[in-house]
Parts: sequence; structure tokens; C-alpha cells
Amino acid sequence: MEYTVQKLGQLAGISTRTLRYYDEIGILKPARINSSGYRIYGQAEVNTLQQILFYRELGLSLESIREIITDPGFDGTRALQEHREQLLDKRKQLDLLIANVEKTIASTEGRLHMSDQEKFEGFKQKMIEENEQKYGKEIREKYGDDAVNKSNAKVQNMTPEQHAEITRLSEELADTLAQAFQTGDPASDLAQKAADLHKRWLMFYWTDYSPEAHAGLAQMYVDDERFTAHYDAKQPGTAAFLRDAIHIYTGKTKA
Amino acid sequence: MEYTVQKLGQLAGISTRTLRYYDEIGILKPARINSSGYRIYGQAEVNTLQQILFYRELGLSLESIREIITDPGFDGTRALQEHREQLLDKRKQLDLLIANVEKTIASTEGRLHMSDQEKFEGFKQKMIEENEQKYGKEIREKYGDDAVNKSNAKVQNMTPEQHAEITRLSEELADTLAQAFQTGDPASDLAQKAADLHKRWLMFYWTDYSPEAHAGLAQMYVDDERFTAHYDAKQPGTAAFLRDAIHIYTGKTKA
DNA sequence: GTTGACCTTCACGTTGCGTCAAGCTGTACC
DNA sequence: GGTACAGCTTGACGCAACGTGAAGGTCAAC
Repeated sequence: MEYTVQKLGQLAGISTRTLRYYDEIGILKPARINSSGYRIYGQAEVNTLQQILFYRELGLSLESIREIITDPGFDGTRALQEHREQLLDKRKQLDLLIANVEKTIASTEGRLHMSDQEKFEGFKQKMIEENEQKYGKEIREKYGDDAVNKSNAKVQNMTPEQHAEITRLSEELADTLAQAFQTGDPASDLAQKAADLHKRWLMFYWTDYSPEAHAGLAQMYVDDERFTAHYDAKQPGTAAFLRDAIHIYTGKTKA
Repeated sequence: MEYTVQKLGQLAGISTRTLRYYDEIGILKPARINSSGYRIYGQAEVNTLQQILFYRELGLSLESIREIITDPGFDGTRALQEHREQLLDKRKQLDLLIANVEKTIASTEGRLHMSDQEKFEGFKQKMIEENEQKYGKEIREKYGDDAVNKSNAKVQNMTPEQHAEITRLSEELADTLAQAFQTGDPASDLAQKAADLHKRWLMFYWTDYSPEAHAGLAQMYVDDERFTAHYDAKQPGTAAFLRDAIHIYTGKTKA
């Protein structure tokens, strides 16, 4: 497949000016120039552009990007692996910021006090990470290990109290769900309470909760007989009922 | 607490030049100027700066930020709520990009074909979101519904082929896991293959995959008797074995 | 053959600062 | 009291990564 500037721009979601600029600074030259002087891009350029956008997303300057991708020792496959890791890092930074904004909300509600230092925690972390991308990986290895340790700590270092709480939640969910099922209405208060209990139960296991994943799991309960069997054990249809309740709860109702 | 330019800069992780520039364009004026002409910032300015950095993080221009925070109707508490939502949106975009890079890796390994369009999926989504932040919420409501539709479509609109694939994956997982269990080594190739099959199976249900959530789910299989029962049905200890394999697979090994 | 969407090359404008330069201020130590 | 030195001030120019015309050639369609 061959592309002109506009075609490629639309494909990648960038302007034609950007493509011309990338040609000008020698970061992405077209495969060839046709007889009327038009820039024509081919398959290789599509792939290079994708790489460029990955690097750009990570905040590198175009100058740095050019050095990297024009390096004869450049290994595209390894670069992709690194993109993946750095994007995951970026997500962790985002999580820090989200934690910050949530703490700030709590502090405006008077539920918590924040020091001036804490108010900028996610931002400073971000700058550290950006420096890191410029100056190497030594620090990352340190932070990477920490992240893993934290993730493990969540489940491995569960206190007996927490474990008791999980069991309690699990039992309360079963009771509530059975009662709600009698009403037949997945939007009812009882059913919504069941969905909420299910979420709270889940959050003991997941470090990253999202409504989508929650809704996905609920659907899984219905689609996979291994889980349907459990929920439907006492009352057939319970798995589907729970799914509907959760879909309403998470706002992912059917069209 | 009172701050000079450098003190505040260090606190927030920005340069003194930036603070002077923010004063110049009227986005963050110091609380007062002391007798020698020094800028002195107080508590209110610390909080405003935090807000500014949140907006900046979301990609708004300083001009837009000024309009927002100097608006007499500006509600700091509501702004925080919106920050939270938009940061969560941003995380979803990141997840798209991560999915993209993972797909790209798979395609270089020949495990998958990617259309040129797919190669830019996460990027384009990002541009849409950025436009949205500039031009208001009407579009969001449209796209928000789309996102929900997409999420639903993922499971609701599964083709028969996909459903067959799920069943196949599920069976292959059961077989592989049983074989791997014989080796006794969760790090073995077979066990790791089982973990990978499990991931692929999961990805049919989850719109947001993360190693953490995967590891969490694995732990859940062990901690919750409802799921342990299923996996241990043929061979007791299988659930724990699968958890260990997944923890190694996701890189969340024990300390 | 002419409309209209595409392409080209200048070339200047914009944002959000970085980076001197030249000079005043504040404290600390001799 | 002198002087060193870090920290503050106001210009003012520089820079990256494009946006935004202007002026003109190209191409498929009607």
C-alpha cells in the first residue's frame, strides 16, 4: 500500500505539515518522490512512523528519536519491548497522580490532611521518570522492583483480619444475591448492593479496578460454564442475574 | 508557610523561570511582593499551582487554564472530580497504546497480522480525546456512549468463531495445565504456556488487561473456594499451581 | 475546460519555556 | 566593615515542533 501525505496523515492521526516537517529534519523520508514532486510513502515508512509516534508519546525529542532510529544498531523488536515497559511505567506515574487527586479531594472534604509536599507528589515523580528516560535505567531497576514488591504485598501480606473480611464479604454477597434474585429486578436496591459487594470483594484481589474489567468479569460468569456452575448451583439463572446487576452498576448497560 | 520562587519551584518540581512566566502571563501571581521586590507565595498560591499542574498534565494550554481558574464561577472541588475522571480516561488511552504495542510485538513474531490502521489505533484515540478537552463535552457524551457500546460489543457481539475460539482456548488450557502439573514446576515451559493461554482466554472478557489484575485473579483462584473447587476438581493443588505459574508469567514472583 | 481537492515550497507566527546578561539583596564569615 | 556567594530582579534572545497562510503546480471528474 502506498500513501500520499494526506492519506498517511489521516491514517496516523497527524497533520500533513508534520509529515513534511519530519521529512525536512530527516526523521521520516518518503519512499520516493513521484514525477510531479509528490511524497509517496510505503510500508516501511508506515512502520517507522509508528515507532516515531511511540517514542514521541514517551516524551523524547525528535532529535533523540532520529539518533535512535537511524542508528545502524537499531533493533526494532527490542525497541518495542522497551516501549511496552516504559508505557507501563507511565501508567504507574498516572496512578500516582490519580492517587494524588483522590487524596486532594479527601483533604478538601476534611477527611485527611495533606502537606504541601504531598500536593505535588505525582508531578515530581513524573519529572524523575522523565529524567530517567534521558539518563538511563539504573533508577528504573530500583523502582521496578519496588512496584513488584508492592503488588505482591497486596495479596501475600494480607492480614488475618483482611482475610476474615474477604470471607465475610463473600458470604454477605451470596446472601444478598439470593435475596435479590427473588425480586427478579437487577436494578433493585438489593441487586445493586450485591454488585457493590462484588466490587468490594474484587478489590481485595485486583490492584487495578476498572468498571470495564468488572463488567467483563461479570459477562465471563455467564459465558464460561466453569463459573456459571458455581453461581447457579443453588438457583439457576443467578449468574446471569448478577451479570445484569453489575452491568447496571458499572453503567455498562445494554444498548 | 511562605515561599520564594526557588522554594516553591523545588516543592512543585518546576523551574523559577516557569514561576516568573506564570506571573507574567497572569496565571499565578504571588501573594505579595516584599520590600526588595521578591515574589512571596502563600498557601492559596500553592493550591492554585497544584490545580494548574493538574490542568497542564491534561494537556490544556496555559491560556485555557487561565480562563478556567480566573472564572468567578470556578469550583475547585468540582474541578478535582473532573481531573480524576480525565486522568482515568487518560489511563484508558494508555491501555489502548499498551495493547497496540503488544499487538505489534505479536505481529513482528508472526503470531498476528496487523492492518496499517490498527498500527495507529492508540494514537488516534488520543487525538480524539485531546480535541475533546479543547472543545467541550458534547463530543464526549457521544464517544462515551461509543466506549460503552464498544465494551458491550466486545462480549455481546462475539462472532461464533470467537466463541468457538474461547471454548478451544479453555480446553487447551485445561489440557496444558494438567500436563504441566505433572512436571511440578510452575516455571516450566508447559506451565508458562498454560499461563499464556489463560491470559489469552481472559483477554476475550477484559477490555483492560494488566499483569497486576491477572496476578490478582490468579491469587483469587486460590483464596476463594468457589474457584479453587473448579480448578482442583480433577487434581488438588492445580489452582495453586496455576497461580504460581501466572505470578511468574506476569513477573510478580514472590520476594 | 474548468472546478475543486490535492500537492509543492517558502516564510513568518506561536507556545512554553531555557538560557544568558547585568544588576540588586541577604546572610555569613573574617 | 568588607567581601564572598547564593538568591532575587528584569530584560531579551533562542528553541522545538509545529500552525497557518501565500503563491502556485497537478489530477480526476464532470
